[in-house]
Amino acid sequence: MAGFRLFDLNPEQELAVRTTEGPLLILAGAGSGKTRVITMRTAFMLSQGIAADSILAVTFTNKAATEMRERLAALVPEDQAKKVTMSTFHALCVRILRQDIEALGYKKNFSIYDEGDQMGLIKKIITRTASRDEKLDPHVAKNAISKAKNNGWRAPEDDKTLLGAVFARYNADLKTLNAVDFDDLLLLTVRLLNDHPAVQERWQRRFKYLMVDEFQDTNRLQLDLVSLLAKPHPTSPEFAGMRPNVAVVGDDDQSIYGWRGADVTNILEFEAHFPGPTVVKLEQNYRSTNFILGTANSLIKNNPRRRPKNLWSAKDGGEKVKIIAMPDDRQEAEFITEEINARKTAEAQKWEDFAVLFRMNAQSRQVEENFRRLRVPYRIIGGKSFFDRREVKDILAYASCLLNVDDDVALLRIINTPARGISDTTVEKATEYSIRTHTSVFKALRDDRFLGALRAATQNAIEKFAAFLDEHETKLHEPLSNQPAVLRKLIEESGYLADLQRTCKTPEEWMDRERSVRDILASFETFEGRSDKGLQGFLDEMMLRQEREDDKEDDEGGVTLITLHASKGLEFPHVYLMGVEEGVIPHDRSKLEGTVDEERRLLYVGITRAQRTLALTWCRQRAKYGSVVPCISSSFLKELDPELVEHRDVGDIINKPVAEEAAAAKFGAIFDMLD
DNA sequence: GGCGAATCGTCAACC
DNA sequence: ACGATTCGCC
Repeated sequence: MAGFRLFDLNPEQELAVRTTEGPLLILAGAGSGKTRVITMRTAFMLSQGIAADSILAVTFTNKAATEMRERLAALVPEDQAKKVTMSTFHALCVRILRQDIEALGYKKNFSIYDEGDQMGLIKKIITRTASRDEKLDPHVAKNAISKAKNNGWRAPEDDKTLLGAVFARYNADLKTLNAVDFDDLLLLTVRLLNDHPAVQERWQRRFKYLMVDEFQDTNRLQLDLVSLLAKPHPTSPEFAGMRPNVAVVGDDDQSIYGWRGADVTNILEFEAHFPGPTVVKLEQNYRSTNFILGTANSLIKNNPRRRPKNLWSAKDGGEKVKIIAMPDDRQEAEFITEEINARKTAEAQKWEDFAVLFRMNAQSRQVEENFRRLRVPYRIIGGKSFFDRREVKDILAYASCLLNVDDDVALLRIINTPARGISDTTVEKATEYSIRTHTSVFKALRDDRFLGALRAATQNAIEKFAAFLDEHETKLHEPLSNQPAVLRKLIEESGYLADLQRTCKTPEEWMDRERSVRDILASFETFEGRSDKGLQGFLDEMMLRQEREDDKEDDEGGVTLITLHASKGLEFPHVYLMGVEEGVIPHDRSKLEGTVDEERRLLYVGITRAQRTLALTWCRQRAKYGSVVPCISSSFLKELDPELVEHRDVGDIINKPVAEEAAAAKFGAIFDMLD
C-alpha cells in the first residue's frame, strides 16, 4: 500500500489517522484538513489489513460523498476504493430498506416521495378529512409530521385533533401506496434494526468500521442509526464492555441544520453515547489567508455557547476581504460576472477556482443569466433546477408507475398526461373508491365494480391505459430486458412528447424541454452502463439528487454556483458571497424563530470556504416577488474585524480597474510561488 | 370534458 | 417573475 505518507500530517491529524479502534471524536475546525484526515485514515485502515467492504463512511451531501470517494481513489488502488461504502444517510437507508424492508410489511419496490409528492398527498388528505369549518395549512401539517417522525414518534400524540387525524391518515396512506417519504427512510431503518435483531446483526457484520462526517448536524434518528449499526443489541452478551469502532468528525461552529432537527448535543455529549472515546482537536487551518480566517473568527466569536477553540493559519499576505455595496441585484450579478472574468485573465485562474455563494436558490438566477450571456461556464450544485422541471417529473412518474403501479401519486400525475379521456371527475371517483376499499387507484381502475358505474367511453379509455401500463411493465421485468429501451418506448407510445410540444409557447422552450427529456432517458442509459440496479436503482438515485447529469457539461467544471448550506465542506480559491443583507442573512424568519446564531454560523461557513480572496456583496435594493424593495446591509457585517476588511462601493472599483487588476496579478504570482 | 386566460401565492436551507 | 391553480367559455 503506497501513495500516502503519514509524515505529511501534523501530530493531531496523525493521531486521528492512527486511531482505528474504539470510539473517536475528531473536533475539526474549518479548513483543518478534515477530509484529508478521513481519507488518509481510511487508506491507513486498508493498509492495516482491514477489509475495504467493512468500512462505512457517512456524509450529509452527495457532493461530500463524491469528493471523499475521489480523494480516496487517489490514495489506494481502484478496486479497494470502490469497495469502501461512502454514502449519505439517506442513500444508506435506501440500500438497507431495499434489502430488508419486507420485515416491516412493505414491498421491496417501494416508492420514495419527495417534498412535492408529500405535499400533494397531504393536501388531498386535508381536503377529504377536514370538515367545512376546519382549516389546516398543508405546510404546517407537513412540518409537524416531519418533526414528529424525526423525534421517532410512531403515532400521533393526539389523534382527536385534525392534525393528528391527518398524520395517522398520511402514514396509513403511504403504506397502502407502498411509499416512504424522506423522513421514513431514516425512521423505518431505525425501526427495522431496532425491532429485528437478526437484521441488525447482519448489517453489523457487514460494516465493522463507521465514520460519520459533519456529526454536529446529525439528528436524533441519525444518532440512533449510528448506534444501531455500531453497538450490539442490548440483549446480546457482547453488549457490555464492547467498544464500537465509530469515528465522528464535526465542528459546533458549523452546525447549520438545526431547522432539520440537528441536535448539537450529539457531538457535545458524544462521550455519553460512546463512552471513553479518543478525542482529537484539529485547530490549524490550511485553507485560508489570515485576512479571511481572522474575519471569520471575528464574526463567530459573537455566538454564545461554543466549544472553546483556537483556530489559526500560517498563511500571511493576500488581499483584505472586500465588502462591496451594489445599487441593485442586477448590477450585483453583473459585477460578479465581470470580476470573475477579469481575475481569471489577470491571474491565469481556471473557472473551477471561483465560486458564487448565496443564501437562497432564487438568488442564483440573475448570475446564471449573466454567465450564459457572457459564455462563462458554470455548474449549479444542489438547487432544484433540473429535478423540479415538469417534464422530468413526468418522465420519472411514468418510470415509477412501471415499477410500482400502486404508487398513486405517480399514477395520478400521468393518468391523463397527455389527455387520454380520463377526466378529473373520473380520477376523483377512482380515488374515492380506492380509499373506500383500501386499495390503490390502479387496482380501482381494474375493478369491475368501479368500472361498471362509468360511461362506456370512459371504461374504454381506462382499460386502454391500464393495458398500456401492464404491457410495458411485463416487458420491463422480462429477463435480459433492455430497461432504458422499455422506458423510451413507453414514453414514445404515450404520445407525451407531442403533447409537450403542443403546450410549449416558443420553439426555444420546446427545444429546452425536449432536451431534458432526452437527457433523463440518456442518463438512465449511462446508469445502466455502470450499475446493475436497473430502473429501481436509477430512480433511487434521482430521488436522492445524485449525479444528475453525469454525461455532459457537468464534468467540464466551471464556476460553482451554490447555496451556503450546500457549500459546507467545500473550498475555492476565490469566493463571492452575494446578498449579504439584513433579511437575507440573517433571514427574516430566523429572527422570529430565534435562530440568528445559526444564521451567523451559516455566514461563518460561507466565509471559511475561501482560500485566497473573498468578496461579500450587498444591494441597496433588490427585486423580491417581482417588485423592487429597498435593502440595508447585514448586521453581521458590523461584527467583522475592521482591520481585515475593506468597504467599497461598486462605483469606486469601476473607476480604477487597471491598477486593481495589476495588484491582484502580483498577489497571484506570490501565491503561486508559495504553492 | 378540454382549453386558454386570469389570478394566486411563493423565496430558507437538504436528502 | 414565475409556476400552479382556478375560472369561464367552447
